[in-house]
Amino acid sequence: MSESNISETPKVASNFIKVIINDDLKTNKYDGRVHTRFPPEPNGYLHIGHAKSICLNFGLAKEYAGLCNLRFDDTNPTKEDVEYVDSIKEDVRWLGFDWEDREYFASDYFDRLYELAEQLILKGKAFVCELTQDQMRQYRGTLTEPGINSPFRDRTIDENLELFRKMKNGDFPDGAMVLRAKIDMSSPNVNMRDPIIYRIRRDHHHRTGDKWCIYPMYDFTHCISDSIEFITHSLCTLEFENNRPLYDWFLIELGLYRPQQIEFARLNLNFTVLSKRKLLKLVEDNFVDGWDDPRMPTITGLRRRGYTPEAVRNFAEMVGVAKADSIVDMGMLEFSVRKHLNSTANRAMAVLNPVKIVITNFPEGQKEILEAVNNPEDESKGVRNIPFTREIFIEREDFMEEPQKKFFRLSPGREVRLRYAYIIMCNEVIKDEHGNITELHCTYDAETKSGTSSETRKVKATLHWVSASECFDAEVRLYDNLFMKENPNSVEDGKEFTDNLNPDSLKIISNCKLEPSLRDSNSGDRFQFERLGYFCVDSKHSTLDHPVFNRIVTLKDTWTKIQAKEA
RNA sequence: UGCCCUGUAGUGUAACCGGCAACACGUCUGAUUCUGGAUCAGAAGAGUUCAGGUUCGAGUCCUGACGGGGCAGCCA
Repeated sequence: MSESNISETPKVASNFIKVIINDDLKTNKYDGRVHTRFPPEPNGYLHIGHAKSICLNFGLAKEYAGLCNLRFDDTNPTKEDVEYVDSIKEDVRWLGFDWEDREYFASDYFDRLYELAEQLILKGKAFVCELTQDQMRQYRGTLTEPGINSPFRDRTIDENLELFRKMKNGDFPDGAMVLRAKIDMSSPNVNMRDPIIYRIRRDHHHRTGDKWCIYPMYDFTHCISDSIEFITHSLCTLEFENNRPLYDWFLIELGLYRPQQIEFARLNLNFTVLSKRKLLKLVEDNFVDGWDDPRMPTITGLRRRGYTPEAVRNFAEMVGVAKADSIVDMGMLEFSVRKHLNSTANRAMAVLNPVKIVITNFPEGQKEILEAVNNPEDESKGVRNIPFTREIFIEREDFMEEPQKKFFRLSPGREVRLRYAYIIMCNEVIKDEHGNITELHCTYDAETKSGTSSETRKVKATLHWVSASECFDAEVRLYDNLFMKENPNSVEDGKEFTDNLNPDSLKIISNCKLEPSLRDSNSGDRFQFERLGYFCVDSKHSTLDHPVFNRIVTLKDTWTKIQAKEA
């Protein structure tokens, strides 16, 4: 094998869609174009599953030097709203994608769609049907039995045309009749049993207002919209596989340019739900604080939680694209944020559950300024000052009066280092009348200041801390999985998914002690609180007087793992 | 008892026209470390759902089972 032309080795396609595109490029199927689209229905907020689709569609376009449109699939006025189109645009933009001037709405095509429907009638391929919903269901047959033809199937073209025009003009009440494609009532694919193309529905549309009282169905609209936009690869999720023959049928019958529909498996994540209906329920029944609740798997929730677009994009890359349904471990998403934040987030010290330490040999009223590195992974982030005083706070969990094995933090008679400061030794445990620890009395070794070359002593642990007199209070919100079960949808009879909600998914801790430099932080700023995790200034509730930090994700924690194992 | 899709370590994906299964997460060692973080080195873990067949050779091709998912909205 020749090794001389490594640089010319073609990039191996890493998913089945790229294989298809590579092949199409080779055969020049679309003149070398790659043009995708992201087609959300504006009836809900986008979630991490949509992010996968967005990254796929925009990512493919970018990789192949093509284009990706943003198109709102707004053919059902009863469920859609501008609130959602605005949020969708914001979310896609936040993820880092740009559709430039290619912002489309299926409703922009209503005139054209109507015209094409008439064309189908003229071709004898569509008819107006007056069966009631119940009747139509009966006529449709079942999954195992063929359907039977509607008695209205053989109307004349003129009659169909006239009725359809009347439908459009509002001559009939809602639901009185529909326009149907004339395909095959005995098709094993139920989608092909004379599917509905237009229904009468007097509803105010968020864009077209009251111009229409008939609205086209998804199957008719989607393929034609793709065709109008000259899309090459129309990516959608698996549940549309059975609709593909219909997608093709309309375009073939109408003689239109034909994109190809390719289906891939939607994203599933454990410990959460990813269905619009269920997310809507969580919001409407106030199980959460809204669409942007930091526990929600929505893009806006992840954003408020403190996730970065880079992390989400990287995650989408990690999980890949395939046709088999699967459930991705939440741990992968968390890995992805940690990885990004490790290199970008400045470090700071915060004590969530404080216990006071008095350094008995440090002069009262004295304040020493110490220097701390902002990000050990990135020297350019510089340093900051930290005040050191006689009284400080450390984390209550970092002290154990009777240390269990493998615990090598502070305990009586033991030494630990204070991050960026000195080594201290615990001499005395002060308790109240109930036996609760109120203070620890320690002494520090002035020779062990961080960064001094004289310091050679090794201690087993380094603790984070803040000066008791110089720190300030803040509220910290700790988040855990929204659901207790890996699969929240598995419920016993009579229960529903909300019964699997994790009662401890949010813990609000008041009066946490933060180092003074954190005072300058702004909404959305992210930090690593050393030894604790990554945190973000809450964009909704944080104020100067009442700072609120969200925990984005914990640090990888081998200690709790050890503890769990010992137990 | 219809049709469509799908089945590769614990999880998610890869393996070009058949050539002795790779990557990531996770797990476990060890090194290192002023974050029990990060980093570095290494390990374990699948013989590709099963049974046949074709072939010198099959995760890749064929046949048949079995498992999982989807489809009977005037939703998308």
